[in-house]
Amino acid sequence: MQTHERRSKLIDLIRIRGFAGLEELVKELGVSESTVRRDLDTLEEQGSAKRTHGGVLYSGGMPRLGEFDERQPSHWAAKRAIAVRAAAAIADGETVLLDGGTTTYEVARLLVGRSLQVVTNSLPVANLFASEARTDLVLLGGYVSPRTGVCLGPYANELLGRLHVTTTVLSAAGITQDGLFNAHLLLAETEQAMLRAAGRVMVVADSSKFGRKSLTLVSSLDAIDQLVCDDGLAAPWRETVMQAGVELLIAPLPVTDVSAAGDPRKQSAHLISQQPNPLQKAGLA
Amino acid sequence: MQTHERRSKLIDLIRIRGFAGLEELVKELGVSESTVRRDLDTLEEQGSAKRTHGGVLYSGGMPRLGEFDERQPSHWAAKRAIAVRAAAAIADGETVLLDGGTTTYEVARLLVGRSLQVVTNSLPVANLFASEARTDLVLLGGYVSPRTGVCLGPYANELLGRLHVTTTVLSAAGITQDGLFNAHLLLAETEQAMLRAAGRVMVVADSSKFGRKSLTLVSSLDAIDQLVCDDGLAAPWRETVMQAGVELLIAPLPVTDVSAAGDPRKQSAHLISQQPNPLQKAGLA
DNA sequence: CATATCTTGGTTGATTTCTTGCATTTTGTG
DNA sequence: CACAAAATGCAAGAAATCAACCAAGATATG
Repeated sequence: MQTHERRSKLIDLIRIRGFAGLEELVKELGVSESTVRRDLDTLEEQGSAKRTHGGVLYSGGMPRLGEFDERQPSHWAAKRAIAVRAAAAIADGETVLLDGGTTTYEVARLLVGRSLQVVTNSLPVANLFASEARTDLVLLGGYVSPRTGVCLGPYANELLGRLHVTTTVLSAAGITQDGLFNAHLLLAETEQAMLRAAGRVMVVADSSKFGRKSLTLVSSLDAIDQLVCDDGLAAPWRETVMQAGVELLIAPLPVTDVSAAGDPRKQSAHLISQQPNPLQKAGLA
Repeated sequence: MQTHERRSKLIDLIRIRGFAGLEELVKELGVSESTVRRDLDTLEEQGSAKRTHGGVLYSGGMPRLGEFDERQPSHWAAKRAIAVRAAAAIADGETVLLDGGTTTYEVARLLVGRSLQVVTNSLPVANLFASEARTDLVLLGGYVSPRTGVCLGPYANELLGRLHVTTTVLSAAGITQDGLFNAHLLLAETEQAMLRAAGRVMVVADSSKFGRKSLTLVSSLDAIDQLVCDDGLAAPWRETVMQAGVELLIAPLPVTDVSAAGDPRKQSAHLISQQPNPLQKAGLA
């Protein structure tokens, strides 16, 4: 058995299993442990595999989008709380249109395993449902933005023009009393098409988004049916959105991860109090 | 932070990353190592995750699609060799249309980082290029097939009708002198649209595919410009495809059991797995 | 308020795994 | 055939990980 053949076999084993233990590989390849280790080093240098303590991982197929890597823990907690509340407002059997963005991604994660029809322009969201047999998945096509992984452009918009969904879950870069704002010109057009395709429009946005404007106006507030936000939203804003005829859904913030990072001993449960996590069963069964 | 909430977060982290190290989880959850270990024990008992030395693996519906899981490793060797040859035949700056399938996926892996425009209907392929700034990516939309992760249906076909690419890389379930065969009816229509969109049609198929028929005929042989295959392809087939006006590109298999078989001095090689290359038999069958 | 139960966090010793160095074998080359 | 280079296997010291134990705090119950 030659070196190249062995390495070829090795990467095949790793690829098929996704993960393989060292002893396992030694046995199947019939060579010494040292040789396997050295081979794994080589493969890791090539980027084909990634070593861990006790084994190897196949490194291929998992996308690393910049937007999802470094998210603030505090915002992440809010996003997650919002996602729980939003997922609760979606019933089984619905046809849901999911926008791109980190918050909608959190919503999508909670919807995995539910009996739904999902339409999305987001590649990360699509990946969540791709292997799920219980969820029908329709992906909008078009040019894929490298940073966010969403499909944009006239093709996506055109396809949206021919679809109708019961609920659209939309994200936003900023919200003022003028309406929703977004940072991407092409995405704004796509989101407008999403609005037109929807029977119910649900916007998910944490409280830090309020009062912020961004590049383009996507829509006015009265086009929105429901707005899901964390409980950090100031009272005047609550007034504003409710006067625009928007149903406001407030998600209780469980605990701030910031305090936990700064003082890990002090995260006692009295701050949490009662947070019964209303959707535990519905979302993550 | 409640126990259940923490465990929920934990399984979410593991599910999304596929693998997570212990230290990593300790840091992100803000709890002690012992607690994480105990949680992982619990999750392992539930079957949600599988522990390894130094971390955890998610054991469930990953972005791991059924088609990519259990295939003969020997075929993968051929696929990779074919992919190398096919990728070499694609020049920088081209617009490449990539079909779904395991072989085209291998081609796609080798194209990552190249300066290209890529069009595809395959979710796994799209994931490879999604975070690549150097490659423009256009994704075809439509209904996503759960088993294979490719976009199908009239929307994909319609979008294809308006695109033109320099090269289409097509896969096949079977090849006879009648032409290319595929196992999915809807996919066949999509692939026919791909053929029409292409300036150059390149088919990637290992030698085991020859002589096999499948559900539907996709196209005749003369619609193909180039065919990339491993060197296990029998001579009669080479004649057939070349007479159809197809340029035949043969990828040499890196595996050479011939040298070992001719060497009488090999001492312990019989203990190691020495299997005759199945592909060469398949080509004759 | 007192008690019992559960959860959490830290520590210790044992186990597993990793790296490094060296001798031997195999491969490639003139 | 001889020589150089690379690959392979083995072993010992170093590093990391694991499992079990115990104390402190939180929660529930009467």
